[in-house]
This record gives sequence, C-alpha cells and structure tokens, in this order.
Amino acid sequence: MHMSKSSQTSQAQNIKTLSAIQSEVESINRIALSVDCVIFGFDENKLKVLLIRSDLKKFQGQWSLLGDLVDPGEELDAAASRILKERTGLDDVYMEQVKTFGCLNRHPAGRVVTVVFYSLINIQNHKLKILDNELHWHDVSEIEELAFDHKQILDCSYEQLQRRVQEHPLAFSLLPKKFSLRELQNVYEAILNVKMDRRNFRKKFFAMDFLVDLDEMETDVPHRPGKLYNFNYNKYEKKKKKWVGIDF
Amino acid sequence: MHMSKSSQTSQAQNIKTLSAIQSEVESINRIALSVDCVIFGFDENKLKVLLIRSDLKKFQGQWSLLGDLVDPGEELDAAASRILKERTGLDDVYMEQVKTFGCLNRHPAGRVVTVVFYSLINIQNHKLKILDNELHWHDVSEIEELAFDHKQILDCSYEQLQRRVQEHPLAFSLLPKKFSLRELQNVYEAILNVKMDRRNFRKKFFAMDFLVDLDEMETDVPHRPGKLYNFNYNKYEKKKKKWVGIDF
DNA sequence: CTAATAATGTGTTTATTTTACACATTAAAC
DNA sequence: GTTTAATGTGTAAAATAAACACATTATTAG
Repeated sequence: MHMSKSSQTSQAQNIKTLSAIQSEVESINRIALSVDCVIFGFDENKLKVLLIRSDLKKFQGQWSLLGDLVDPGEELDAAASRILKERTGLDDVYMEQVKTFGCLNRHPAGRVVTVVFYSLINIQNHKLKILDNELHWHDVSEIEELAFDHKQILDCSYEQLQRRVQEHPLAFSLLPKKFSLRELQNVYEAILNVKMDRRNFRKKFFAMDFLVDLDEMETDVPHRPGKLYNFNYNKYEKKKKKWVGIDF
Repeated sequence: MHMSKSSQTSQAQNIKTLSAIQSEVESINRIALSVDCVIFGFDENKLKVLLIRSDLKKFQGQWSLLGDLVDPGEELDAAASRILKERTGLDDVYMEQVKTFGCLNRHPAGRVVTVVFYSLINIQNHKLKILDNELHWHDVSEIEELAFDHKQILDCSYEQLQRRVQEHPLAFSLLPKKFSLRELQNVYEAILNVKMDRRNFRKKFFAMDFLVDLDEMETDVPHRPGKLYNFNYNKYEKKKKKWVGIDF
C-alpha cells in the first residue's frame, strides 16, 4: 500500500517516517472488520448451508451466516477457523476466501467490512454447538432471504463453489472419507444443479485415476451396495493438470 | 455477521441492541483498511504492471503497488477507482476484486488489512500522472521483489487474471478498441505464457462470432497490414455459455 | 422361497472438439 | 522488381465428450 493521502512526509526525499504512518492509521481508521463463514454441507442429496438466527433487532427472526469481528491480533483465516470451530467443533476443514463485502450501509451498526470464507464440511462428522441462538442446516436452493447482505454473500460464495468444484477436487470434503461413486455423483449434481450420465461420470473419474478402490461395500443401503472409494490427494498433487484454453 | 463476542445483550431474547453493537464496534476496532490496485497493461507484446517507488523508509528504493487507506465513507471499489483515476487519469476501467490480504505483520505501521483489485487498461489511452514518486510500467515476468507483501499480491492477482482470461472476454480491455487478430493473440500468449497456433486461434475466435470485422486495416506496420476488429459485448452477453464439466 | 424391485456395474458408437500442419497472398523494404 | 515478413485460409487426424442398453446383485414384498 502506498499512502498518498498523508502530507506529513520528510519533504526532501518524500519518504514517510513510520510514526507518521502510524498516527495516520490511528486517525483515519473508523472501519470495523469482520469475517463471515459460509459453511456448506451435503445431506439428503442436497447442498446445505449452516445458518443462525440473527441476534440483531433489525433482522429479528431472519437467518444469517456465522460471523464475528476480527480481533486486531488475529489472522483473517484464523478468525474464520475460530468461528467454525466454535459452531461445529471441527478444525482442519477445507476453507477458501471468497471476497470482501464493504458496502457503506451493509451493517446497521456502522461501517463494517467483512471478509467472507466458505468451508466444506462432512455433515456426519460433527455435532452442532447450538449456543446462543438456533443453528440449523438449510437447503441452499430454498433460501430466499437472509439478514444483512448475507443472501448476496451466499449467492457469491455458491457461485464460486460451483466454479471451483469443476476444476478442483473439493467435492470430497463434503463426503465421508469412504464414499460410493453414487454419492460422489450426487454431490456434483447437487452443487452444479445438473443431471449427469452415470456411466460417463464413472468413466471420467476412473480415467483420472485419483480414486482408490477400498475393496469395501456400502452397508445399510436399501438396495444393492456399491463399492467404496477414497480420494488420493497425493496422486492428485503430482498429476494435476494445467490446462490452457479459451472458452467463453 | 453474527457478533457472538459481545455479552451486552438483552438476556431474555438474546437480542442485542444497536447501540450495544455500535460501542462494540468502536472499542474492538483497531484495524486499518486499505485497497491496493494491480494495474495491468500490455505493451511491446508483454504484460505490464504499474508500480511506484515505496514511500516507506523500510522499503526505500523498492517498488510497490498503488494503494491507499479506505475512507470510512468510501466504498471499496470507489477507493480503488479513485487511486486508478489519480494515477492514470482513467475511469470506466475493467476492475475486479481479487482477494483480501491481512497478515498480522504485512505492514510495518501496524495492522493494515488490504483489499486488492486488479485492473486492465489500454496503455495507449492514458498519460501517467507522476506525482510524488516515480510511476513506471514493469514487465510482470521480470519482477522479483516488491515492498510489503506486494509480490505475493501480484502473483495472486496474475494467477487470477490467467484463470479469468480463459473464460471471460477480458483481453480486449488491454487493447485499443480496434485491434488485429495478431495483437489479440499476442495478449493471450503474454498473459498465459504459451505459444498458440495462429490458424486455430483465428478459427476459435471466428467461431465464437463476437468479433466485428471493421473493414479497416492496420496502418504503420512494417509488413502487410492485417484487418481490424472490435469486440461485440452485447452479442457476447446474449450468447455466452454456461459450461458444466469436471476437469482437474 | 420366489418373484419383483431398484440399484450397481460395464462397452461401444457417434458426435464434437481440439490439434497439427502447408501454401498462396499481400504490402512494405530494399 | 525482387525479397521479405507478415496475413489469410482448409483439411485430416486425434482426443474428448455424449448418447445409449443390458446383465448383475442385494433387498424387499408377497
């Protein structure tokens, strides 16, 4: 960052002292910083997102994403991890920064700029920590309104997830370590909102050669059980492709 | 954002008052917010980025991106536009948010979180406003070190540009309104750092059917002049494809 | 126990897309 | 007017993606 606004510079060299910058930071700064977490899960063949009842009067009764102010001594992703851990009990979770939302009027308490992260978690792995307010999974496709600008944030995060899941092996983070090809296809169909051909889907994943056949079968399914697989991230890291093309 | 840290809530409903939130914001907030602009241009068949000499003693002599603190009453993208306008004289420029960088120690003056935008401008359209410090175009491929964490920011922005340019018609923003197919190919080759087949490149763009043949020819080229085209954004908006696939 | 059900598992054919590749044409430079 | 260096064009081969049907297996219902 180049701080062009300051005029307290040593004129000869036009080089600012550190203390000049520091006081500049102190005086100008009237912006609060928060993080919001878009926590995606997958259940009942649907993409879900974790929401909580808003604790603001203005949005009473409405649902909102999980977020909190960032502590001045806290890294951004650490703040997001803290929120996730508090609410789901999980750490070591796939997380990615989405975008920062800073509209002047997005928060009724004043200027609050929020850095958004999305996470992918395996719903079966965790127990929700319902603390102050209700905490529930909601179908992403059925959400029409949220508190603050959180609908817009959710839409943006979902679109980013849709883009990323097509080029990176994210889908596995939504599933148990062992999964069937049917479950994997269900994840893709839910995220991308399309139907895929079962045979071509299998062919594609076997051709990639990142799935490990565990020689185990599904249990407790009301039909012929399928084989279980897991994803070999090491193999992926070695072989992942860099494609170059123009397509729009 | 759900502000779980506060304990000054109306206990019955667990609903916070606005003033409780406001004072919370006031007291907790010790983080400064800036924007940084990664301004890309294209010249001499190379991708360029606009840099300025750092005005911080600690980074004396090093180059840095253009940035500034965000005014509390200023939108994030407005701050980025302001910087761009100040330095290049241009508005109405392609701009996209990249990511927010907030490492605790990224700025020597204290906690400064910065929202990064990249812009694409046509170098021939503007006159640099060299104010306090030197302002120069640099080959992106030759930059090895920058002040602050700006090298990391540049790398991240460049990678985002590489991804985006393959799926969206951004390249045109780096060229004059009228351009030859050769120039267009040069932009892609510079950004993606690959060589492409001239015939296949032409075939691909003609098939897309977004280029308008202007019935004009290049002038002042030391060889047979090529035809000039421009890009029809309206047609693109109507026909752009949503592709769905899995590829990694 | 048997039959019906509902899912898994597997190959081939066709269409589409991408890649590789060569020669005639045009204007500028000498 | 000859040389030079770029533009402009088409086709064949290869790779990828899409469409498509039937036998198999475990569970469920009768």
